[in-house]
Amino acid sequence: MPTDSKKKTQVTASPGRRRELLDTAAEVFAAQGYNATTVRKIADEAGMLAGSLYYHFDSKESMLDEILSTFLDELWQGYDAVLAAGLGPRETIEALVTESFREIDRHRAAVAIYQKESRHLAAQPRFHYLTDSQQKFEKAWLGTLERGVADQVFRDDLDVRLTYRFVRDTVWVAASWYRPGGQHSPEEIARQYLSMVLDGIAVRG
Amino acid sequence: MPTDSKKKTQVTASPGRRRELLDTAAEVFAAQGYNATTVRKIADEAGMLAGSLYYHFDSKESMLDEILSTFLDELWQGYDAVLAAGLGPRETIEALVTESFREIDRHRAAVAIYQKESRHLAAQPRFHYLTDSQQKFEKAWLGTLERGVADQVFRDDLDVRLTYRFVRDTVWVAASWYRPGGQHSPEEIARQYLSMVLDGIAVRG
Amino acid sequence: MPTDSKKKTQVTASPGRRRELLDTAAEVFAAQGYNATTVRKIADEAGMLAGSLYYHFDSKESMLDEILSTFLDELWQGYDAVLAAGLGPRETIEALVTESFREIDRHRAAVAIYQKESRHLAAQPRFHYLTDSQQKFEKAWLGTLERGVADQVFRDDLDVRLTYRFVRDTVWVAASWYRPGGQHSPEEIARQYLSMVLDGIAVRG
Amino acid sequence: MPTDSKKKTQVTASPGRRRELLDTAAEVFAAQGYNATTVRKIADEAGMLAGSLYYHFDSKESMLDEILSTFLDELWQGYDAVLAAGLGPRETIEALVTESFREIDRHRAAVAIYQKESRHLAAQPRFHYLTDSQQKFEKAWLGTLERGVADQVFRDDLDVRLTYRFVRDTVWVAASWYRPGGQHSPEEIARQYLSMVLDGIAVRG
DNA sequence: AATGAATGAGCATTCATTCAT
DNA sequence: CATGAATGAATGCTCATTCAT
Repeated sequence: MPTDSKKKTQVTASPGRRRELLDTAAEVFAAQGYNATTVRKIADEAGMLAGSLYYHFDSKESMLDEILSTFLDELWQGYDAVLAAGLGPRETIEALVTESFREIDRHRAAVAIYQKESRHLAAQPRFHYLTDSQQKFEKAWLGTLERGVADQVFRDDLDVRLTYRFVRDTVWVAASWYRPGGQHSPEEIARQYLSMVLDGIAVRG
Repeated sequence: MPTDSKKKTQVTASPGRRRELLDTAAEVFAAQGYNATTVRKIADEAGMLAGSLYYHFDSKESMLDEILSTFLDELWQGYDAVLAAGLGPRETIEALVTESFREIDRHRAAVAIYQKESRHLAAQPRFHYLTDSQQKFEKAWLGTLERGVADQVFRDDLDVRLTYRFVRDTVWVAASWYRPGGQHSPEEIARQYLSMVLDGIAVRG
Repeated sequence: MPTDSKKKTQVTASPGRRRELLDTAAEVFAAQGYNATTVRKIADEAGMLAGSLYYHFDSKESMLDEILSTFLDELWQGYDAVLAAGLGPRETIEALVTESFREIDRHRAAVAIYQKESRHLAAQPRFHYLTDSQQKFEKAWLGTLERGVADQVFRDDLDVRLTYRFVRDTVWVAASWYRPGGQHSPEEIARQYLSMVLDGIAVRG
Repeated sequence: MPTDSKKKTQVTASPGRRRELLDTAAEVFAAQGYNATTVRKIADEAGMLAGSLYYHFDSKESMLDEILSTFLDELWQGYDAVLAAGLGPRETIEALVTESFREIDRHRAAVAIYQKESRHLAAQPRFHYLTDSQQKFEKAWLGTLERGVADQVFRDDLDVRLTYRFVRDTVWVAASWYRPGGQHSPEEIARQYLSMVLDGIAVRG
């Protein structure tokens, strides 16, 4: 997961300020992309000079690291609870989707960053935990879908990997347009998404 | 759409080489992101020196411009044909989805770039055509869905904008994992996607 | 006149260092020409790295801008004082010439740059103030000469525009060979120049 | 003077075309400055591609070299004739000034380039002939002025070096505003200049 | 905690020049 | 004679990072 900070200064800094700065950074990273974001821009937004950020963080990369790993930690707390609950395949999918939209609600910026950057970040050793998470993720979803097909809860005439990608993308891409505090609550959005994914948009004959 | 290059050299230069270089550039842009891609990297990939690219193109940005606008031109050729065919709402959606997967097949890199970069590019005047295209796109899809709801072909208990985003994202995100020449043809993938979107993944009671 | 820098850093940065760097830059610009001067050369001369200059200035061009506009500001302070003094035409010319040589003494580099670069710089919107200054300048000198002709203080058998160019060039070209601290003071040079311009170099019959 | 071309191709090329190209180059050099002039700009103006110029010339520098040396050759032909004529100091000055304005009329671009660039070019070995010419020039003018002072034709209360610079600058700077085919012929301009320089612009008491 | 000033590596771009055709 | 395509060195500039204060 995140490489533990080595500098003493990092340990001394107030955790509140730290969170604030990370939230600011996440917002800018999400809006402009990680590479296109300058450390100066983050500092501007935080009302300080670029160099001052280095009192709080080792590097720009370590900010990104902390943003992503914090998000993934929380995500997996939620997912693990769902997976441990012993629900049926359909109920598990419903719970995972709902949980996902809640995460999007709470960590919109982090999710957006994850979507945009995780693929190329995963190449760096520091971010291998993204790959690990990805695999755990695939196992959870794909496994549930397969269990559903076996239980005759989900259709067996579809390529299950395709279905997996379909559902996965369907959920996470929402982070790119979702705005917290909008007219739909995460739960409401989850319900509609689930309805579409499970029953389709066509009127039943 | 694309601002036509003014320099004669750009127009005169062999169109074959030009295409080749743009394909190379698109591949790298798609893999690493536009900002993270150095002009040197593109040149390396093309077997020339960085400066030599400027014999063919004005700037890194104009390569991006040409990649995106070429793609959108082709996309709209296909879309316009579908929309002009006078099909019913369901058949129109089917045709649009199929056409989209064909475009992903032919312009995978361009589509991936479009997904990742269009939002922040659209802010620049040079890329306003992205916004225009976006709006035309929304009108085509949203209009068809609304027609379908009116015709009782599509469910009326769903938020139609949500449905629009759902279908739109579902299709285009595929560019991020699709590899041409894989085991599924674009038409086969389109069929499965349509089946999921229209009828859902749940077994019918 | 000069477009005020927008970045706070530029305003905050110690004015002393700023002046120092501008003087260095002016010296190099004057010696090698603006275009032929690399930002690295200026930095070398200032004992820093090229990139470090950008902490203090937006661009090479903005250094030039500040050098020229500072010079013109001071020049016009002097000129305006002379023009407001209500002197006769001959005395006005004498005062303007003297003031000019004082400016050359104080801003030799800036004057030399102005001479060499103003013509093509004036084409750029940023440097339109050069044209404005030029016009004010012409009005001041040409007006004084015409007044002198009307008052029968200056000869009326000469093309007054030619006379204007003659006097103007005569004065300012001196910046190309003048070295502050040489054997003649600015006032002494002014006196000799005036004597030549007013009475000619030929012995009177 | 000019370093003789070493390439055979240069010898083969038609002298007419060569002259044409040099005139074009001179015009652009004069307008934009040597350094700011790209070889492409010259080629554009001449209706060819940048690379094609290298069939005619070794380098951009050798074009400049040929422009300047051709001009100086012609100038010295005229000057040497004047100096050999055995005229009195005043008549010599008159003849030199007239000859100079004729050169400005014929080689305006070359003169303008000379004015702007000679100082820093003279540092390069290839352009040492500029320094040589400068010294010959100074000897001719300064010598004539000194002779005139001795003969009591020119005033003896002026610093003669200052006078020299005054007269020299006065004449050559005219190249910066002179346009051939204007309302004054070179001879007319020479007459007015001489009148000012010799008798001053003030009305005699 | 934060600033001011600087570093140094890297980047997009320009441009004189070369050369096979 | 001229073109098309490329080279390679240099240029203005950006930016993450450092560090004394």
